[in-house]
Amino acid sequence: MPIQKVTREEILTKSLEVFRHRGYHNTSMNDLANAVGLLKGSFYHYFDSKETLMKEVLMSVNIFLKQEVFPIVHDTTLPIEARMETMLKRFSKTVFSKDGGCIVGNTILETVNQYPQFKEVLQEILTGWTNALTYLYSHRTTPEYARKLAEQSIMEYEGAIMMAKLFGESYYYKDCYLRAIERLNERTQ
Amino acid sequence: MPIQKVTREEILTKSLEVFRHRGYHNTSMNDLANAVGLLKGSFYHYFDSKETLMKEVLMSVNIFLKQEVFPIVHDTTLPIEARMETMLKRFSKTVFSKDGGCIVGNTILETVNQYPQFKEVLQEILTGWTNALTYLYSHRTTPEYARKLAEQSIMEYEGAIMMAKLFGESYYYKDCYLRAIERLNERTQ
Amino acid sequence: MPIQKVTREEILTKSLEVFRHRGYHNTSMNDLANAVGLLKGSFYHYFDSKETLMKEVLMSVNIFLKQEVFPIVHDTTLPIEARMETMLKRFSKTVFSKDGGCIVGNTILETVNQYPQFKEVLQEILTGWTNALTYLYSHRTTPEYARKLAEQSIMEYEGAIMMAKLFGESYYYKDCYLRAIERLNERTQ
Amino acid sequence: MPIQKVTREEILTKSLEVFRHRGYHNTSMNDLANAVGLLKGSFYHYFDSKETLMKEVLMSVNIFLKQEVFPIVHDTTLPIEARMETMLKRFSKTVFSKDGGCIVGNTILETVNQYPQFKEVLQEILTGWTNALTYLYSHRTTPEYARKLAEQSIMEYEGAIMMAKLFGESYYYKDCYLRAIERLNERTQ
DNA sequence: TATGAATGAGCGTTCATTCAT
DNA sequence: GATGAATGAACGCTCATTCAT
Repeated sequence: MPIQKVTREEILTKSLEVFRHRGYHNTSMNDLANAVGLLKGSFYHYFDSKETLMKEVLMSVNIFLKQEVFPIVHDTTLPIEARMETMLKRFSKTVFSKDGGCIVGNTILETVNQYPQFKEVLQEILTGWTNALTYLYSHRTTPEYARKLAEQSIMEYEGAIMMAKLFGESYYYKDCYLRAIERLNERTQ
Repeated sequence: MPIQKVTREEILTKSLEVFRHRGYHNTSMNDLANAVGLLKGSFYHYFDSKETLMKEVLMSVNIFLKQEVFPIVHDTTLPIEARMETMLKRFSKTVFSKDGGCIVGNTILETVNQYPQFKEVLQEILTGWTNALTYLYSHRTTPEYARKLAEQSIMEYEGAIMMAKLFGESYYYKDCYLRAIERLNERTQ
Repeated sequence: MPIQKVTREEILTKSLEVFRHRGYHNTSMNDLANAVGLLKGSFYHYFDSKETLMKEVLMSVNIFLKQEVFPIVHDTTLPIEARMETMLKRFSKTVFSKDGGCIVGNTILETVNQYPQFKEVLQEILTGWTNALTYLYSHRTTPEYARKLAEQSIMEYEGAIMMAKLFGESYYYKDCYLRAIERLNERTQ
Repeated sequence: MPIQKVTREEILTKSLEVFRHRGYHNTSMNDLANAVGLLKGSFYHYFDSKETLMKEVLMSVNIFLKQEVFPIVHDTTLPIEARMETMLKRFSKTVFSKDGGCIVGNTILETVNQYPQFKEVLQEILTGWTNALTYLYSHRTTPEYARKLAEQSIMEYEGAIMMAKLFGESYYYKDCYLRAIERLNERTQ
């Protein structure tokens, strides 16, 4: 009976970290294989190509967010602010890494122009995030304005990651986080 | 004098476009050379290495911004709003491309962790931008709050580029642009 | 287990020949790969770099000499002259090639100034050779004079290789060989 | 009127030094051009190729030796020993460099197998040297034995250069030098 | 399933050489 | 004669991928 050293899940989790840290093009299959303790060749028993792997990494992120993160906004046992806080924290844990990388943002910038096959998942992730935030902001304003606020929060977050990475400071996130919560009180102008 | 097919300036300009479109790692010296009509070997008469080239591309962006874009904020013949508008437009023209790429943002995400030699220029660019915006926002609020507004505008912009790239829509920018101008009227809370 | 076209040993042996014939700088990885029936890319499964390969080639020569050649001088079942003869013959077989090349001499002249990483092995080889000869010469003279005789024999040999290569004649070696043996009878002056 | 920055002689002299230090294959046309203060392209006004240049370097060495060094052996105003001393010193100055390189020895080992066009000059040089030494040694022994002594002295010298280079010691030369002189007193055995 | 040898295309870079000016 | 831009082949090396075992 063949030994199985790792599971697909483990590979996806480890690969997510490596891609987040090094980016798509600057990560080699060797880097990924080493990270999970396999040899390059063995990797191809789990995924047929680097592209497929990246796609599945993104898909697993999407599934996780859809199952464990975005539904929080509908948890009526919590006040709106608490739902926002919990969701943002879990989201960050999933897609951001300590060194300032965001798997979603990195991959968009690096690949969307030339690798259309990632675009769909990335769009789904950002749409899911936008919808979740829009739902929360809708409690005190119109759906249209709530959507603008959601987009604004997301864009700020992605920009904050960049600044954090460049200057090695984490206060950019914190400001975003606070503003995202404050915006719950905004109304249409 | 020998026949000269291109100038250093042209190479820098074309390379900026290619890097912006394809990213740093996914751009080969061949891509760059073809873009200017040279063979890749000939490229090395102008630049020692891909790294050097990228660094010079970023430096030329920085110089251009410092000379032609950021000084607008001190142009007292224009009202504050007009200065903001002009500056943002020129800035966009320099660092953004139609397909949604921002040479600064892309390069930060792709390289800052592993290529420290680009970090300094990138920091200078973002610091220059932050200072320019802070100066404008300071007219109607405290310097500290003005700085926060500046950072917020920048972060939103970078996030907007990402969204624009992903969804192929340009309204994200426009929203940012309008909010950046509106913020001129904000006061400390 | 995967198909294996060659072993590390075979690569080392073939590479020794190619380096000896063509020299270090004038041998390309392609030359080496072809010599063992691989593509140059495949070579890198066995050796990290051309430098590493050359170093290992030299190290394997050193090991072979230490294990199979130099110990002959202590073989008390043979008379001194016979030990000298056997050692010189085996030594020649290892480091010289028919076309007049000596891997040790070639590599010293070509690389010692600019590639210090080969120096140590090369020094070890020549020190080993000097010590072996010194031991034999010591039987009938003082250690100091024996050392001089050893150095003289070695220097002549290296010069003989050069002459042999240049004039396509092998009698230069033979003279050296005979003189090296005659010197066993020399005494301090 | 065109300016001439250097003469052919100067190029030959400087190139000799560079080739001696770096070897043939490891010296680029750029290295040579820099050494004489020209740009690569300008070099080709003096020599059509690297090969031609090397050949001319070797030829100029040969001419110099034939005109200024080897004739010393026939200078009857000096005792034999003095002729030997003077000749060896001038010879060393011409073909050896401080860092242990010998243009003749290096070039033989590096090129004779694959660049037959250098072989002839190199053979001429070594034949000239052999003849000069043979002439001196003939004074007290037979021509045949004198020739052997000459060859022995030359081979030792070339080996000494190698040892000197490898161990960074100059006493190897000195020993050779002394033995070459002592041999003037040797007789047929 | 895991291995690791092998592939072949491509990378960034160097180089000897050419030639219009 | 000198320049330096341009060439094109080759270099050492990396990579995603394949596949016999």
